[in-house]
Amino acid sequence: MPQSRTASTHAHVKCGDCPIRHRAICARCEADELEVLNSIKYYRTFAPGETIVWAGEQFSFVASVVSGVATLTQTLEDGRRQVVGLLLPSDFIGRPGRHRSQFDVTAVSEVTLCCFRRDPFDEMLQRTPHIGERLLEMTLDELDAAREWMLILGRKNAREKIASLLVMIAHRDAALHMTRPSGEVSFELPLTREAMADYLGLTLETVSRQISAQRRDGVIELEGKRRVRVPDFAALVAETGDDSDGGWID
Amino acid sequence: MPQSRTASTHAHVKCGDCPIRHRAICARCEADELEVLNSIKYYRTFAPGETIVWAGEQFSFVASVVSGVATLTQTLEDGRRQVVGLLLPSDFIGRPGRHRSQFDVTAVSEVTLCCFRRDPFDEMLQRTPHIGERLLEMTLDELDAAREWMLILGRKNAREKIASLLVMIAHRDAALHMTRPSGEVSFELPLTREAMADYLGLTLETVSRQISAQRRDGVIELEGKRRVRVPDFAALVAETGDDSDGGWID
DNA sequence: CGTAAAGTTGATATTATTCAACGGAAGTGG
DNA sequence: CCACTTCCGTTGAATAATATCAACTTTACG
Repeated sequence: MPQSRTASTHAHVKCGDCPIRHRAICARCEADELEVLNSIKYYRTFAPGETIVWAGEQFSFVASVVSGVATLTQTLEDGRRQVVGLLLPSDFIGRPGRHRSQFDVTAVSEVTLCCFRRDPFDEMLQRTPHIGERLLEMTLDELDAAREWMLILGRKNAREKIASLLVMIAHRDAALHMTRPSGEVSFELPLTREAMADYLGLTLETVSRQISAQRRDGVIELEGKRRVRVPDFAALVAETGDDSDGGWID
Repeated sequence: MPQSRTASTHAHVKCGDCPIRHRAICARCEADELEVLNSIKYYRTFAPGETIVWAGEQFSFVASVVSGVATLTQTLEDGRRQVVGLLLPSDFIGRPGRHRSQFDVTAVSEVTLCCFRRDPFDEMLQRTPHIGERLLEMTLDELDAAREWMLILGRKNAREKIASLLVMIAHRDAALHMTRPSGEVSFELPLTREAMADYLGLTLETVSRQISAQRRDGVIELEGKRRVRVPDFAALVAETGDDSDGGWID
């Protein structure tokens, strides 16, 4: 049972030492508030491919992603699938007041969550304005990101979509280390071709072809199948079709 | 100056009599809180086509849409445009903490806004938990709607996109009258073919063709160019490609 | 009544999808 | 250790969907 083994490696992490401390729901909390959170949190780990929350089903917790990657997906009756959100470390799962998700939440890699049972969390939310404020801020950021993505889905061609996805992942990766990407950059690509296709509204074949094309053109290099090296980040950004840097302001 | 004339017809509306009272940012406010809002609010009206907020520019107010329709749009450097949000009566414009919008906000029809200068509003937000709670709830709803739209943009074909748009507008229209659409339904289509195209990630020609097709197939009827009659709402919903009713839960 | 804006329809071009074959890496069981 | 299978990814050829270009119609409005 690798889940519980991994969970235990995280179980003793104090909130003060938490890797996502400065970006997660608890980012604005004071020492005493962290103390309370620390006492009610628990870790859970999910294996790659495992479903964390089923669309429409009740779930009794909310959580922050500590490590790993998960997707929020929606499926049409005939099986067409759209990834509507990537959950990376520090992202939040669940919404106060609603006990069921509209979307499936699925672990892509091994995912560790910092969970809170719903009732204690809702209570904490009432008593701790810092959490509500941060949740509002994160939700507004996610809304901006979703709208950014609507432009990508609605108006960009396949090549621009791929470049946009890579730029977004590079940004998120850099943000965790409190930097911004520039010059030569390299990062882990945490998604399969199929998951990328489902995020970009393409087929996996088109994704594969466009990645090959960007590689042929020297915009990116692949180290193995999953690590991407970008010799010149500005050149990648130029491929997105956006002006400036794609609107990432954080 | 038709703006100011229209504005004055609204200027004396007490919050208690406001048509969007039960859905807007103030939905949860008590009588005394409404009294304060009432004293600091002011109305502003914009003509069709007028820009309410420019992307990237500072703006000094937040507002609720009282009547009319506005769009949130994003534009690529070569002019491709994507509508990333429809602002219908009761929707909120602006976000606390950020003084500039990432998106253009444009009046589609004549639009009347109930405005608050930023500073008094932010202060009110601090002091009145009901407003912050409602804002969080509305933002979470908008996030769900944006994600719903990502599925439409990424995975639906032109015919399904048109049906989805019509279903959404019918839902929003019904919600204002506190009902749900069913059986025979009719509503105003507040968008030009071009605006619909920009919302759905299509060209205006494709929108026109698909509307004609749905008309030929008896799914919809047009009364004039802008009023849509749907003889059987369930039949329209069946055209969206979703199961059930397209995920609208409100 | 005349003009501009919005909408429709047709012919053709382009892009991404679909269908299909194949290659390599990782894991499994004999 | 090797055959076998599965998963993931790549590439090619044919096809389908939507975009593009263009002409024309209808509606709204001064």
